[in-house]
Amino acid sequence: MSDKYEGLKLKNQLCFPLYAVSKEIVKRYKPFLDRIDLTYTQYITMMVLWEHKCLNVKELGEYLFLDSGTLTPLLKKLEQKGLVERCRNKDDERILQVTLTKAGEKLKEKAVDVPASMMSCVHLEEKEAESLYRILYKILGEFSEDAEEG
Amino acid sequence: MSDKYEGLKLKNQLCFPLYAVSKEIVKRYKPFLDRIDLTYTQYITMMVLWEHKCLNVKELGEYLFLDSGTLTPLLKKLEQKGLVERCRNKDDERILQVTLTKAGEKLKEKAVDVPASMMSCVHLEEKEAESLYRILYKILGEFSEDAEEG
DNA sequence: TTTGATTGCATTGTACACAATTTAATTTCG
DNA sequence: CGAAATTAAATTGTGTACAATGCAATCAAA
Repeated sequence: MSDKYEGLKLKNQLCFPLYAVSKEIVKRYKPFLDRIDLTYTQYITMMVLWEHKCLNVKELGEYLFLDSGTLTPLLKKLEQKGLVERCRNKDDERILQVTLTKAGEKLKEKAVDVPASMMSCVHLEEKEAESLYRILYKILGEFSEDAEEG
Repeated sequence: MSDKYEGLKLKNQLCFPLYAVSKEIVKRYKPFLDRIDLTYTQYITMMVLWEHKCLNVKELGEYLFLDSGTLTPLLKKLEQKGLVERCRNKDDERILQVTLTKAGEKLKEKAVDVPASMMSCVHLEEKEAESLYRILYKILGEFSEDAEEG
């Protein structure tokens, strides 16, 4: 029955639904994030900063799985908006410290409803959400290990 | 214990691991796809064409969850590579039909090992893979319904 | 201590993604 | 029929993503 091309069908891929769902969910964030004038990538960057207050570019990249090619222009934009400050570490001039401004800290108040608003866009049972979460972090964990070895 | 900002922590998001895993897996496709000179998006586009032979831009977009803004330049690039032909439908000039060339059809032979190669990059148990697949398609299904309702 | 390697970030170039708008073709309806 | 609405692609503008490269600061080791 199954020809040798069966594996090349879109519906037999695991990556494709991941890719599609990820994009579609990010798209559904837009109306909520428009209200606080952030893109999705800017939003998750702010989220890490809200939790950790001060991080350098490398640390941000490790949390977000993004490199300096993405983060450098993004952080400059957040600086333009007055949400973060970028300043070199005195002890090691290579390191760029990113800290929240007062406006950046304050934006947290306006963002607090976003997660709950988003939950209403994806209808999963508690068990499914937990299962999805666990499996995704299992994969991410392996990828992080690869990065440490590599 | 849990303050009102608990929901804003990265680790409490379901979207973030989706976004990160999706990107990381696509990244891991690169060495395999380089061999056949395709990007990931070009690869999934070819995959749909290998299965359906001839599709218009709208149909491709529905399969791939992509719009003409992404597909138009991508299809022009595949045409440049000699993998597809783009020609207007005679009965309705608005519609652009995309068909495989012989070279495009032949590339399927070289791509046949890609899915198996990729499987070795993500270590999931059969049950986990099935569960992940089912949940993702459940979400995608809802999103498709939303699109139909408009 | 000096030079060779490494590190942290920035830059460049290519390729998506998608919202918003435009254009041209077709359909619908008064 | 003929104007208005709809549809399918293409275009434009903004914002990621990331590989590859560049560069300055720091580290390491002989």
